[in-house]
Amino acid sequence: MRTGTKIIAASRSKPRGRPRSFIPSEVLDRVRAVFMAKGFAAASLDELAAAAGLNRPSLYAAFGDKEQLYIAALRFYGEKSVEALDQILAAPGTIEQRLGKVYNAAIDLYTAPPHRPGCMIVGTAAAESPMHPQIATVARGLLADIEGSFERAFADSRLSTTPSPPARARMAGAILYAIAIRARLGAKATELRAFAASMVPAICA
Amino acid sequence: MRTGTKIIAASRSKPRGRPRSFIPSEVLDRVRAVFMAKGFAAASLDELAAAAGLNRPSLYAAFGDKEQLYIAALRFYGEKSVEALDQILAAPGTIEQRLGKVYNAAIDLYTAPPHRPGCMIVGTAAAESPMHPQIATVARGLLADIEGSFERAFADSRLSTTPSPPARARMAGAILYAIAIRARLGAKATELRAFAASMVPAICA
DNA sequence: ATGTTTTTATGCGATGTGGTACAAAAAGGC
DNA sequence: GCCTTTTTGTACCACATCGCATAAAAACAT
Repeated sequence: MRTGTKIIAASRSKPRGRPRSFIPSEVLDRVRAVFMAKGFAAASLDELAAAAGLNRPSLYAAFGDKEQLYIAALRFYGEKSVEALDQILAAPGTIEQRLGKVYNAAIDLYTAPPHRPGCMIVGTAAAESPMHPQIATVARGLLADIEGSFERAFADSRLSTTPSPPARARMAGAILYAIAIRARLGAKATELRAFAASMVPAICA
Repeated sequence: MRTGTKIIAASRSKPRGRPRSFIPSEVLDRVRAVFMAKGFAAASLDELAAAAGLNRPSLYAAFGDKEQLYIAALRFYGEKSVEALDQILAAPGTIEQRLGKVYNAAIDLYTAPPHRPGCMIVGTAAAESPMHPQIATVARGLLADIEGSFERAFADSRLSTTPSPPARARMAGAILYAIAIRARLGAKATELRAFAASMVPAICA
């Protein structure tokens, strides 16, 4: 590959050709909404392009085929989610309060109208994992990040070390995933809030 | 409807026409395997018919369209699972022992080669729920049955009533769903067993 | 044996899909 | 002002998919 010396091009101020008519992060966000509503296989490139506000060849040129596009959207979604999680867990307050805030924020996100999307990882990436190992790998990484975030919060708390911080983290994650599943199955926000509220003391006991 | 007096036909000894060349429950089981491996949308009627050992029109005549076929397979799977759950929970032993057996049985099922299917409800039905309300309804019902089974077991145990049996049941369910998700994402059985073993005492504390 | 009823099997057709070729357009470099 | 570079938009193609129409087959009733 002699011609392909691209020098990453991300830091270039003027990209030389016709400028893009879209913001990649915005496209990923709109595409994510379609993927979350319909799933990976049922989302057609036509719908995805229409939702993104551009046409198929542009989508293809920017992100590659459907699987790569899905992975880009999943990564974008997951990284934003982990950031938000870290931020809430780093805020002041007891671990119980912060955990409650995490769940309430997740419930708000998962039950936002007009759809009941739940979480992209648990709700759609898991379904595609057996047929798309790359998706599985990204999803596993994101769950690990989520549980790592929980684990740090528990390690920094004054809770007893039995259960251990990793065990508590896996438990907190499991409750989060359960909320996501119930939300996707149509559970109401109030029901989910009651569920979360009843789980927080058990996790922190 | 005057002509349609069919009298359920299930109890008729000789069904009058050409006999079926398949056993419905067996077809549902093979079809379930395809749905669990590929998901609802990605599973084609050709693949489903081939796996079932019959051709598309027969499938169609026996079960209706793809969504109804999926729902029939999901019901069949779910009812068998709930039965197995009830049976393990009704066996002798401490609640901790029985809960551990439930999780180990689930892990065996979820990680059975050659695929890593996880659970049909959590792994595929949840994904289809926003686009297929009937699937969501069936899935919700099955989760309610699962948690009802757990709740009875906790109510009959000698555990303290804080957390309440329903709260413990929801927690036990959440751990089960988390196992299913991790299995679908490719977690190894040993890892899942360690996870389950660390959660049982917390649920029964 | 003939007719009736139900299932099986072949095959068709309309539609939707993912992915791409190709020319026009919009920017910078000289 | 002209050339190069990159993106856009239209149009297209090969292929898979779902669902059904139709005829053959396999059982029972008489």
